[in-house]
Formats: sequence, C-alpha cells, structure tokens
Amino acid sequence: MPPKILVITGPTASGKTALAVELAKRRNGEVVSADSMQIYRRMDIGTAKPTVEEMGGIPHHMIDVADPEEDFSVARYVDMAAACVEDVLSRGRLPILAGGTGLYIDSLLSGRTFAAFDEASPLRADLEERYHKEGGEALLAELARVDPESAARLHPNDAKRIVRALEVFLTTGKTITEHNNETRALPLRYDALTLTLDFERREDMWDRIDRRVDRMMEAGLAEEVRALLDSGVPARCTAMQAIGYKEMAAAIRGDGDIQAAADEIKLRSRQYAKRQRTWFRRNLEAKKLFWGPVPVFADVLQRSTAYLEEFGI
RNA sequence: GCCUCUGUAGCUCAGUUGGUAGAGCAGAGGACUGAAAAUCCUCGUGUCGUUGGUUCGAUUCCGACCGGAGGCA
Repeated sequence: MPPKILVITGPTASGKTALAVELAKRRNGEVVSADSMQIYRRMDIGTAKPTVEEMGGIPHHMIDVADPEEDFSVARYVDMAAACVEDVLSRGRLPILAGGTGLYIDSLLSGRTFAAFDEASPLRADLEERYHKEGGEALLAELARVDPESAARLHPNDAKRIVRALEVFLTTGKTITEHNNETRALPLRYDALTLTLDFERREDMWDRIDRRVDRMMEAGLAEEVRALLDSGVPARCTAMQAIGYKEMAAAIRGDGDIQAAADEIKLRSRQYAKRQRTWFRRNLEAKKLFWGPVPVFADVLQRSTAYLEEFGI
C-alpha cells in the first residue's frame, strides 16, 4: 500500500494556504506546494505566495525553487516534489500537498513518468516552425501515420500537443499513446485524501478574487513586475506568462494604464478559476468543501479533520 | 428652440436593396501526460428604443415620441 498523504486543492483564492497550515499544525505536517508559479523566486505578490506569517512556522517545500528565466516543467516538478514528500515521510511527518495546479498534483500522485525530452535538441523548435509554415492539418496527418490514436484525439489548432506527440515519437521511437498507456498502468505513488475547496456561489468566488487582486495592487504588484523586467527577465518566458505578470508587464511596456491592467488581471483570474474547477470536477473521489456566502473557517476545519480521521491520517 | 448623427445579444458594433439578424469580447460547458496561472475545442432568439403609418409582410421606408452624442442659436 502506498503511503498516505493529504492533498488540499481548489480554484484560486479558495483558502488552500490557510487550511493547509492549520491542518499541518494539528497533524504534525509539512506543506508541499503544488503551484506552477510559486516555484519561482522574486514572484511573491502576484502568485499570492504565503508570507512567513501565513506559514505559521510550518515548513513549506517547492516554493522558490527556480529562477523566473528558467524553463520549468511538470517532469521537473514531479521529480523534485516526490523527493520532498519522501523526505517529509522519512521524518515521520504528514506531507500536505497544497496548490491549484491540477496537472502537477495528478502527475505526482499517480507516479506518472514522462517521455524523454532533449533540451539541447532543436527538434521542438523545428516542429513548431513547421507547424506554422505547413499548418496544423499537415502535421496532424503526419502524426496520424505513426500514431492514429492520438491524432484522432487532437484538433488541428492544438499546436502544443501535436508538436509534443511528434516530438515524443521522433526522440524515443515510441508513440505518445504507447507511452501514456504504459504510464497509466503504473501503480499509484501515493494514497491521497483530496480535499477540494470551492464556493457555493460563483459570485462569492469572484468577489474573493477581485479583493485579492486589489490587495496585490496595494502591495506593489506593479513594482514587483517592473523589478523583474528591469533585472532582464524576458517577457516571453514561462514565468512571465503568469496571470498578473503578463498583464502588468504589457501595461508597463505599453500604454501604462495600471488600473486597466488590474481589471484585466481580475478577469483572467476568474477564467483561470473556471478552468481549475473543470479539472477538479472530474475527481469523483475528492471531498468537496464549499464556502457559503459567509465563510466560516472553523466549520471547514472541522469537516476537514473529520475526513482526515476517516481516512486514518 | 432648431439641425445632424445615433438607439440591434451582458458589452462594443455589423447587417437586412422590406421576407423577424450576426461577429468580437464577456459568459457557460469540455479537454488536458515535459510551457499547465499555459494551450485547445464546443455553445449565439435578442420586445432589432417606444408608438402610429405605408405594405401581403417593417428591425429595415415615413411620422411622432422617449433616451444618448455633437453642432447652431
């Protein structure tokens, strides 16, 4: 039986951090972040990275583990996060995986492996160039010749996945369909109790998001982004695609309308939260914890601990 | 007060030489195996401002009225 761990997830601004810290205090736990943007150093305000006070003395892992100009990836996340989880377990403590990046969480829990990727090779860039020159239909047809199954699943406009499917085949000689089937057959790495935080009413979530963005602005998000740009972080790197950063960077380099950028950040955050919910909804095993119109932390905490006891952690 | 323009989907607007209308954005749903806060897919009936008139038929033409913008006094 794989080791038991706790997972706390949910859309942005749903209170994951606070719940994770409180449960860590009560269960001798440590937090392992599952957030694709909090891994970056010097990106604190816009990623809503927990402050020292918010961490409440609980060790947090997988935060500030990469520089903004680095290329991060799920594969890297799984390697590093698994090591953190093992470390926490080895010290007899409870790992609490907390964050909103569904792909990272699922990949870690399932023990998924990733097909090889040669960073030094120009293959991906070549394929991307061909995609733009020859079009999606052409590359999809090429993929169909070796891997009809994944080709049938992909849309011609889905450049990223078509390129990756081709890339996997060309570098490993194995189709991505074969690879996925193999990795799916792997045993689960962890036996997880997943708590999914959410809101009864969508409007309440939107309010929370809006207020959080307002607070980010007051805390100096514009200055944080300006500092990153000034230090030479390229505007097109992965880190700068984060919500809050790309909008602010565009405003700083362009029209300079900071207020319009803040409104844009609110909008993109709501759309992101919607996508997160779509992802989390398909986990039928997860225990849902809904905030009512008036959030009562003690209530959610109580329901959470009941689930933990039932699960035996 | 007069003149001109304008009033069409939550928003910005297109359009119908008269046969009851369509884009972008927003919104909803879905996908997701090395960029995932990324990326991709699907979904468009609304008193065409109100009210009369002309017409077989008006959102489309004409009049009046009510909003809005501008101009002249």
